[in-house]
Amino acid sequence: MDLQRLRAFREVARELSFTRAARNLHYSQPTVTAQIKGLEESVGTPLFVRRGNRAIELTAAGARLRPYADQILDLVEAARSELLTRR
Amino acid sequence: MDLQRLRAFREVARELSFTRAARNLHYSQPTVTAQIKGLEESVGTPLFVRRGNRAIELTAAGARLRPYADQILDLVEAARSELLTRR
DNA sequence: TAAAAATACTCCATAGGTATTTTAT
DNA sequence: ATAAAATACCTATGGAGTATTTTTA
Repeated sequence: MDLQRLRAFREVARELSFTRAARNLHYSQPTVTAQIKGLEESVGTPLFVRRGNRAIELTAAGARLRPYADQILDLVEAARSELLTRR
Repeated sequence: MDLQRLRAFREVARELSFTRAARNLHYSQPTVTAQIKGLEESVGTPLFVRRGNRAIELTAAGARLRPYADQILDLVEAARSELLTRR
C-alpha cells in the first residue's frame, strides 16, 4: 500500500477502466495493471472484478477501500500545499 | 512524499534522533538519513535542523508536516484493518 | 472480431546495506 | 574523545516500458 498505487486505484475506480486510467495518469496500461495487482497483493484481497474487454467493477473490498484512498490522497495534497504556501 | 518516508519522518520526529529512529524501524542509520533527505527534496524544504552529534530538532516546516504525517499514516492503518477485519 | 486486460520480457533507477569520514560537544 | 550524522560506494529489487497474447461481449 503506497501512494502511487493508491493513486492508480483511485483513478481506475473512477474510470472503471485500466486503459483510461493509464492514459489519465500518463502510464502504460500494463503498468497500471501491475500497480493494481501489487496493491491487491499488499492488501491481500482483489479490489476489482475483471471481465475481459467489458467494464470492470469494484469488489466489496475495493468499495471499502475507496473512501480511505480518497481521504489519504487528499491529505497528502493538503500537506503538500501547507508546506508550499507558508514557505 | 511516499508512505515509507513519512514513516521515517514520524519516527525521527518522535525520537529526535536518526539513529534511534533507524533502530526502531529496523533500518540502518544511513538509510533513514537518506529517507529524510529524499522527503526533504520532495517537499522542497528542510524538515530537521542538524547539529552534529547533538539532538536534532524540527524546522517550522517539519512541525507543520507532523500532524499530516500522523493523520495520513493513521488512515493507512485504518484502511488496512478495515480490509482485514471484514474479509 | 475488436476492445480491453494480462503476460512475457527487458532495462534502469532507486532503495537498501556496509564501511568510512565528518562534525560538534 | 565520542557519539551521531553524513558521505561514498556497491548491489539487488522492482517499477517502467514495448511487444504480444488472451479473453469475452
